[in-house]
This record gives sequence, C-alpha cells and structure tokens, in this order.
Amino acid sequence: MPTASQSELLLKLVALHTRIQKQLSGPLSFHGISFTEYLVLKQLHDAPAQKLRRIDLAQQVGLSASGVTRLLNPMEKVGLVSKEEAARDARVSLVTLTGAGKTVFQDADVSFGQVAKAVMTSLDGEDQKHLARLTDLLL
Amino acid sequence: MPTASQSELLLKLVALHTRIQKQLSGPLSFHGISFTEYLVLKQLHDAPAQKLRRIDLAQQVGLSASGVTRLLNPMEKVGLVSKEEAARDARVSLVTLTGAGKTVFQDADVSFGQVAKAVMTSLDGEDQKHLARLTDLLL
DNA sequence: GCAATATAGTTGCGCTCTCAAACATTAATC
DNA sequence: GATTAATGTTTGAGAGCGCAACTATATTGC
Repeated sequence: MPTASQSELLLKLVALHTRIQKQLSGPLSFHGISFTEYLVLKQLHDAPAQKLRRIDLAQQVGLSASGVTRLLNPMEKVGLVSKEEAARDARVSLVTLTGAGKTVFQDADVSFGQVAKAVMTSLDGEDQKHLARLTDLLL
Repeated sequence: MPTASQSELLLKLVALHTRIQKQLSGPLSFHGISFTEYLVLKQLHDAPAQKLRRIDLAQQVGLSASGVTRLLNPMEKVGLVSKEEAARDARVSLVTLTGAGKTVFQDADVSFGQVAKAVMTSLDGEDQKHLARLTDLLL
C-alpha cells in the first residue's frame, strides 16, 4: 500500500468527520446541547452510578481537563449535571447526571440515532459490520 | 441493522477522528502549521495554477467564509500564500501558493504521509481498500 | 437603465478549546 | 514525619471558528 493512498484515506476520514459533525449540530441544538455536551451526557449515562471524575470524563470525550471544567460550568448552571465531592480524595470533584440531564440525554439520543441512521443509509448491514470492524482495528 | 449499532458506529468514527487529529497536530506543528493550514496548502497545491477563490477554498476545507479570511491573514503575513485580484470580477480575491508555501507544503506532506502510514499500520492492504470504498460510499 | 437580488469577502462578537501556570491535596521517599 | 513528587482541578491568555451584519460588486427582470 503506497503512502499516497494512505494519506488519501486519512483525508477521507477527516472529510467524513466534517460531514458528520455538520449533520449532528442541527438536531442536537434542537435539544439545547452541543455534540460535546451530548458526549458528556452519554458517558455519564453509561457510567456506574451515573457519576464520573472530571479527568476520566475528559479522557472519554477527548477533551483536556480544563476543557471539561469550562464545558461543565454552564451545564451545571442549567441543571443537567451536578457537582459532588469524593469522600476518599478531596482533590477530585465528581460529576453526576441529574434527572433533567437524563431526560435531555434520552431525547437527544433519539435524534442522534436518527442522524446515525441517515448517515449510514448508503451502507447495507454487511458494510456497516465491516466498517465497525475496521474502526475497531484503528482504535 | 438496529439504530443502536449505527449510533455506536458513528461514535467510533468520531473517536477515530479525535485520535487522528491528535496524532497529526504534533508533526505538523513542527512545520509551523496547523492541520487546517495543511489542508489549505494542499488544496492550493492541487488547484490549477495553484490559485483559488476564497469561497471555494472554504468549501474544500470545510470552513466558513469568515474562517478562511481569518486563517489566511497570518498565512499571508508569513508568506505562505498571497492575495491576487480577479480580472473578471472585482468581488473575488484569489489566493495563490507562494514558493515558500509550496516548500512548506511538500515538507509537511511528508510528515502527513508518515502519520497516515502509522495510523494505518493495523490494517493490511485489503482492509485499507475496503475502508476507502466504505468512506467513498459515505461521502 | 435601474431597482431588486444575489454573490464574494470582511468584521464584530461570542463560544469552545488548549496550554501553561497556579493551587490544593495525596502519595512516596528517606 | 518532613520533603519531594505526583495527581486533580481551576484560571489566565490566546488560538480557531461560526453566525449575523456590513460593504462592495455583479446579475437579473422590468
């Protein structure tokens, strides 16, 4: 495999991502959240006790620690998440999903699924499985 | 194909993109440019007469018109690109690749290729072809 | 020919994110 | 058990980007 093709392939993946982001932003903004905020809600929703350390959250959504701080401030103000102290370690502040946050996530997740479906329409079931396998290999 | 899997697949593509961006930023910053600036240089390099309208450039790199304006200002100041008037239409300002810009692009493109190769190591030639086909379908 | 409309580009404003530094707390070392 | 190192979080400064509003030119319909 020549390097040129690998470069082209990388560029295609980036272009695809650009396309995906633009398709997602509209539907999600309807629920009052950005894509990154959707990711935060999802990680919290999937976490045990719907509670995470900020630094783990940062890693899972691909943000820096400071990025998480700044992202969570307005989310807390609006009541989607809430802050909580960790008993065993006074350095960490846990983030938990509120009831309102859970509701917003569930609504937004439906929209997310619709976009996912729309994006994937040009691929049949087999191709979607192939793509999942390939992305797993790359991650 | 259930919607849940399609959502998971979309999330994997986003995660992959995050990973790619982080691997690219280091090597490219070594050449003094960001990934978006690399894209601009590449589009200009590939363009006929290495010359483009700003709005076409915006579309090709996935930016807004104002994004292109702000991105090009420092690039012009540093001498990677230069501004040129269009004879037939006084509204458009063409962007052209300078000699220095071409040199920087060629150097950066080598680094880009190396990252592409590194990212794709976990895929054999056949899988890379499959991935190219699938991304083409999705774009 | 001229108003109405469309197109190319820039600018003001605001949002999101990162890096580096600062700060607080905990862990490790001796 | 005091010092040093490591860890979690926040903050200041600034880069990167979009949206809406604005300017300037071109095109269209009458």
